[in-house]
Order: sequence, then C-alpha cells, then structure tokens
Amino acid sequence: MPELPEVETVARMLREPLVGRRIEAAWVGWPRAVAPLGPRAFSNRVVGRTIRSVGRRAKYLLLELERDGLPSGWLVGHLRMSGRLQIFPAASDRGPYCRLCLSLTGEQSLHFIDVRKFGRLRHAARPELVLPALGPEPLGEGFSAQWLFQALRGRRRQLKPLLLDQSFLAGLGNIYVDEALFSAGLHPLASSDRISRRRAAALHDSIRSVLTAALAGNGSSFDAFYRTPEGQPGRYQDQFLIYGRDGRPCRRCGRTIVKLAVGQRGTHVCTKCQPKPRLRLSAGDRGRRPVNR
DNA sequence: AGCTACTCCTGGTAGC
DNA sequence: TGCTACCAGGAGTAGC
Repeated sequence: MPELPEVETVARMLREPLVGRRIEAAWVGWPRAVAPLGPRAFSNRVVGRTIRSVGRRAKYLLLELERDGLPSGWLVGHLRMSGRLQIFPAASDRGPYCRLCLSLTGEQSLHFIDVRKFGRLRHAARPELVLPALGPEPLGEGFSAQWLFQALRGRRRQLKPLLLDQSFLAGLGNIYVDEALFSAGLHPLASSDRISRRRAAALHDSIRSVLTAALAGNGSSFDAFYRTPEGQPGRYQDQFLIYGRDGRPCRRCGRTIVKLAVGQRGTHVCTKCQPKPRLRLSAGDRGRRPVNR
C-alpha cells in the first residue's frame, strides 16, 4: 500500500514527465474520485492549466497548476490502498480500472488507475484547504529523537495506533510501522508514555532507516497494486523483517512470528524481540499483584 | 482523550 | 467446478 516511500517515489518519477505539460482534456470515469466537485466542475478547473510542480506532503501528492503564468489551484491526490498514477501515450487504452484520465500536451496521458476506488484527486485553491491536520515529516528536520520522546510522553496511547495517526506523524502506514517497531524492539501495544528516552531514540532511528531504505528501493510491492509511474514494482518487500512473515521464523532470533490485530490492522510481532509490555495497573489495583492474562 | 466499530471498494482466496 | 464468505487496508466518522 502506498505509504511515504511509495508516494515519494511516485512524485519523483512524475516530476520530469509532468512539469511544464498542459492539461488539454479530463475524463472522469469514477466521479467520487474528484468529489466534492462533479466531473464537469473538476474539468473546468483543470483543463487549460499547466502543471508547475509535483510534490508530496505525508501520503498526499501535490500538483501545482498555473494558467497564463498565474497560480491556478492545486490537485491534491491520495492513492489510498490501490491507487496508481502512470503516464501513457495519448492513444492508449484506459483499461478497466482507470478512474480518471488527463490528456496532456506532448501526446501523453496521465492515468489514475485504482481497483478499489478509494483514491482521490481533489482540486483546491490551496492544499491547506483540503489537507487534514498532519504531524511532522519523518524524514524532515522537525522529526528528531528529542521531539519523538516528548511527543510520545505527551500522549498515552498504544504505539502502533499512535504511529499510524497521521496527525501525530505523517507518512507511516501499516507496513513501515510494523518494520520500525520490530527494528526498535518495541511491542505495538506498548504505551507511548512509558517509552524511555533511549527507546524513543531507537524508534526514531528505526523509522528513519526503514523509510530511507524503502525509498532507495522505490518502495514495496507485495501484491498487484503498487507500481511506480514507470510500471515497475518496488523492491523493498524483499527486505521486510516482520511484515507478512507470520508463521515464519524471526530473522533475528528464530522464534515464530505471530500476527495479531491492533486497531483492526494486521500486526506482525516477534514476541521475543518485541517483549509484551507489562500491563498498566489501574488506580484500584495499585499495590496488588499484576494479573497477566 | 483514546478506544472500537463501521464505512468505503474489489479481487483474491479459503472453505465447502 | 462453482458458489459464498471473508479478508486486506487509509482515513474519516460516530459512539462510548
């Protein structure tokens, strides 16, 4: 599923072919993809515009538009689970899962392909008007070990749901959270306010190194969904240490990796490398022996 | 505040 | 073979 490394790869690969191209026509095959605008209103706002820049914030793609050299709004895209953006020659067949197609100058088309129809490409005057509250970029300067330690301490939540919360930290998804937690030796259910400074620093390093390595591999593809704009799968899935490896031996200690549900998300854990947190004692239990089920 | 469940979607697959 | 039931998951939302 597209998380930060995949979306960044898409942005990087689309930049060269898109910047400077003008949108000559728009075809909308799945109106909800451009909601709340209808297909016609959407077309009216993008046709005739030139793409000035291609960027990313969190898991969102940002295409800046201009008309006659003046700013003319933005396209804010989210690939969700199965979305894909690819450039094809203008006459190419759209295929069954193309939800949106922008015809570009230079005899090219940008196809938004999305089997599960969860992806979106919204038009907005400015990205801030449609982006939700987002935490810092994990590869940016605002994300330091010190910041993470303080931020974890300021909440009292299970680590995994917190790291998936885009308003806390932006860009991580199910795969890279599992990989980062394993790498840092932390259990997904550990309470954020009980993470030591040392552990927080380890988690910070794990998040950065997992994302950096995934980015170097152009992201991860373990099913038919994610492909780069050049149509190639990512390579990082071969380096997963924990994700999708339930029932197989841990690469570090050999214990069988288990899969559990955390916040309705499939979660992979090595119970030896990621010891289960001690249960927190409620106020009434203080002084009694902890009951560990 | 933080949790849980539900919704949106479809292709793939497990089970019968 | 052919059917049904369920699963995956990012994010938004509702309810407790």
